[in-house]
Amino acid sequence: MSIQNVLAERNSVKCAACANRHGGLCGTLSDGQLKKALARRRLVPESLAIFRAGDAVDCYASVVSGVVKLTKTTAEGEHRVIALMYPPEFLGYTAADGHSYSAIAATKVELCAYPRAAFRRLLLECPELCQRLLDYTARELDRCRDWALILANKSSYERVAGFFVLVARGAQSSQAAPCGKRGTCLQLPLTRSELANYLGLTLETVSRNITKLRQKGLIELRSAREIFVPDLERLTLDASIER
Amino acid sequence: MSIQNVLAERNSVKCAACANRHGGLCGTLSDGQLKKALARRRLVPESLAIFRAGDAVDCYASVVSGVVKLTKTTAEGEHRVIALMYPPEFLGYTAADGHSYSAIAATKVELCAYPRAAFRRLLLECPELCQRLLDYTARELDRCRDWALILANKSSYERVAGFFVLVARGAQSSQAAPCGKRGTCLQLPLTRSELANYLGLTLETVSRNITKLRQKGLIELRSAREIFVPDLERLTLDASIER
DNA sequence: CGATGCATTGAACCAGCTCAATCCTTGTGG
DNA sequence: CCACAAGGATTGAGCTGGTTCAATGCATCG
Repeated sequence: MSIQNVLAERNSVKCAACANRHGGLCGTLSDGQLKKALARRRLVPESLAIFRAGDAVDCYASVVSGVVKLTKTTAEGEHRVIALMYPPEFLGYTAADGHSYSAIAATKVELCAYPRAAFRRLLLECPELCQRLLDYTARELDRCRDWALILANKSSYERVAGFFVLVARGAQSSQAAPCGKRGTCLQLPLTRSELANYLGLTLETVSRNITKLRQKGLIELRSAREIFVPDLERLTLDASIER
Repeated sequence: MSIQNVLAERNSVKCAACANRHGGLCGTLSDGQLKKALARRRLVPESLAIFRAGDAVDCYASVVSGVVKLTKTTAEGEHRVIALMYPPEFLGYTAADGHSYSAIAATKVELCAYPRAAFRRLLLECPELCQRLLDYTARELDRCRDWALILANKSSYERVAGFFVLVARGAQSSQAAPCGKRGTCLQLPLTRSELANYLGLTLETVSRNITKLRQKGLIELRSAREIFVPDLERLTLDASIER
């Protein structure tokens, strides 16, 4: 299970050319250490599972390109999106033996996967790596708390606007071309219904708020999944203050 | 600012007798390493700030006893509770130079504080410590995601019930005496209004749901802030929480 | 072309919010 | 010791934002 059923490229990793080598987690590693990590580049097609809740943790992975969604299945059997992971996030780290959530490729995804045992050994050998991963996780925790705040207090309109702002920021840092000098073009990695469930809303409410944003001129729809933001500043303002 | 204005006990720490020495973060450290951490025991009276958002990060701390609430101030100037920290949680770790939230003693709190520089140095020297802190943070992240799920999808009734379950679990792991063999006694570390804002509800809704839980016989009020749970299992079921 | 899946729009309903009155509990001063 | 103030907690009544249910629109694909 997990990543096995996926087109795995077993060619030696071209770390030097990797976008993550500088900004990402492995930036701290020497070439020798990098070799010990036994990293393998993998391509995962859209909507395929990278791992599933309950799976044994057999490897961790960096997101090199694309977007990964993390999901949980509730007691009632519904799938809930709990987070989106953009490059150069690190995926699946946990001390436990089993994953507590599933990771699904929301788009075509490029990963850099490390076998669990080797990676944990390396973690102990290379304190800089460990501290960097710790800092990553701490920042992720921070973002998760911000998200919880939004879910607890913001109106549906603010949540939708806020989501677009987050995606725009994620897009800016990962995408090379921001689609135009004045304005950003977003590729939505989720359907309306997934989006709704991530935002803790219904599909209909999301749709209504999208049209509201469009009527206000804050966004334009190129297609259902492609959104142009003329003025991110103005959108950000609407996301937190309105009403 | 920060912990300065607090009754600081500068006596050498009695680590051997410390409850956290075994379960907590410092469990991995040898006596020699422990000395290098420059740990200082501190007592913080209820409702005093341990640090505030924006403060320079000058030290980290383990919670030895009591409960700490983490709060953020929104754009509109409202205080929002974002998390509760029970022993043996670790407080304030971040790679950044400034705290992004405030930490307030929700009860009388006993801390074990480590100066920032010394601790970060120790983190690099002692990989086991670093990995343990990483595992702590990863688990905290996990809990935060669960919380976000609850905020996104659960009804007010389930949130209140769910909160009591979480407190009960926190109490069970930290308190020595669970108040009776059949049932748990909770000390609520928050007022109704703080509780409401943590749960993303209003004070009134919280109150109504508490009476509803009482009428159903799932909880009993010893006083407004002291709650007896006769059957945690049944309460957990009503909260529709897994495990 | 119809079929299938996603998205938008409309109308009625309800959980949780707002506003407001009342009820503790605790502490303070006469 | 009682009175009374003050802050927290409970309860009630109406309002509203978001959900639910249902119909329609709009692509893509065999």
